[in-house]
Amino acid sequence: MVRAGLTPELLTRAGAELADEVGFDRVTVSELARRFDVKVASLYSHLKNSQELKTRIALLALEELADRAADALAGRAGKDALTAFADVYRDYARTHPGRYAAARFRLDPETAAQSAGVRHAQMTRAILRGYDLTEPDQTHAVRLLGSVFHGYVDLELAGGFSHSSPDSEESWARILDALDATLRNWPQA
Amino acid sequence: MVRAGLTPELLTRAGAELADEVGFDRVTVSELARRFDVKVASLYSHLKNSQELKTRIALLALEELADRAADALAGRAGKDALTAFADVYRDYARTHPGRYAAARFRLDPETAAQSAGVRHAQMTRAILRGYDLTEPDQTHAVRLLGSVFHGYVDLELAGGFSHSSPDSEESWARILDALDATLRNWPQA
DNA sequence: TGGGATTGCCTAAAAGCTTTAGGCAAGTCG
DNA sequence: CGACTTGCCTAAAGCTTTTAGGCAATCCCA
Repeated sequence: MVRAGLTPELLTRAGAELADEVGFDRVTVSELARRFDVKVASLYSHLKNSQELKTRIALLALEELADRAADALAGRAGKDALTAFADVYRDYARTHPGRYAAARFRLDPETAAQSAGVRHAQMTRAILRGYDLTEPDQTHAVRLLGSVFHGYVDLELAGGFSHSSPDSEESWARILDALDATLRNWPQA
Repeated sequence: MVRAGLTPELLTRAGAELADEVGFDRVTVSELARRFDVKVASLYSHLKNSQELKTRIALLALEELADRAADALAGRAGKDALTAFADVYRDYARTHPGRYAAARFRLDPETAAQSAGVRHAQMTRAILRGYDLTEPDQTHAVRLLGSVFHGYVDLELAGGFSHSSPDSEESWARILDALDATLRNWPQA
């Protein structure tokens, strides 16, 4: 019998593709085995359990997203950086819905601390350098940006804004305008 | 044998409680049967399938949330209304995490159109009456508010802001301040 | 190059969830 | 009181996860 040459990395990548095709919550060890034309139990030599598979996909997605965000941020500042960064999230979620859902998978604290999630937070803070905010307002602003990006993308992905005018594209642009204005004129406590 | 007196409503309520205890994604027809000390198959006389159970719990949560929001909004306007409304979401999510997750369950379009989700949108628009926004900016603002509330609550529930200062309470207050300011000074296109 | 050790995928099996089919008895109503 | 309806039951199939143990392919070293 020919060996399939499975590795955790290969399985993770295939799992990510599967997630984009059928949704992250339908990613299953069984389905993955089917795709590699291999018996289910075989995968358990490479993965501790299905939780590990999901965690690995989540980490992959966080890395990819952080890489793209870092690219987008290079050489930009102020509103330009804000927009570029936000667009990376939105585009990634639209082109890779399963991976995006994976990136929102609840990781245990230690894993999260090792993940690219940390880079995301650092980049968000970097964007705020273009605005005149000091602690603790900077942290509040980081949380606001995280909430808006995540919230908007999630609602859009859930179909919340489809088939209604004005279209989502326009709202997104105007919301970024509003955020930029908010950051420039952050209210005193 | 004594009949358990099951009804879809009773099962839905029990399912909602179960969701708050163990998480919405762990709500299962089997577990529910166990709680009523009844065989699993029996529940299928009252529920079409497990999807219907989840949908019903989602609708229940949306109703409860809309009722509370309506209460909170009564007699308030402007920032007062904004804060009260936002706090309802956040408090509901914290006291009923399973139900809140259920409220975010993806409903098919027809079901969604019948749901209390419509009231949520109407109430968000009502809040904006206290601000000077005309279409299409009003719609953009509705989407911004929805994104922030949902996004913040979700991140907070995921533990994103715990064990870090400043505490979440303070960020929430300052973010609502910022949103209020943003709505009062909505940037021109 | 041959043989031992390792590794990779296999079969088998248990346990849990979902869903359907068909049956009997409890409650209801004329 | 008997017939009808309804509610919960047993049975069973199909899917997923996970563990245990086995054989064969590959690797590596003498």
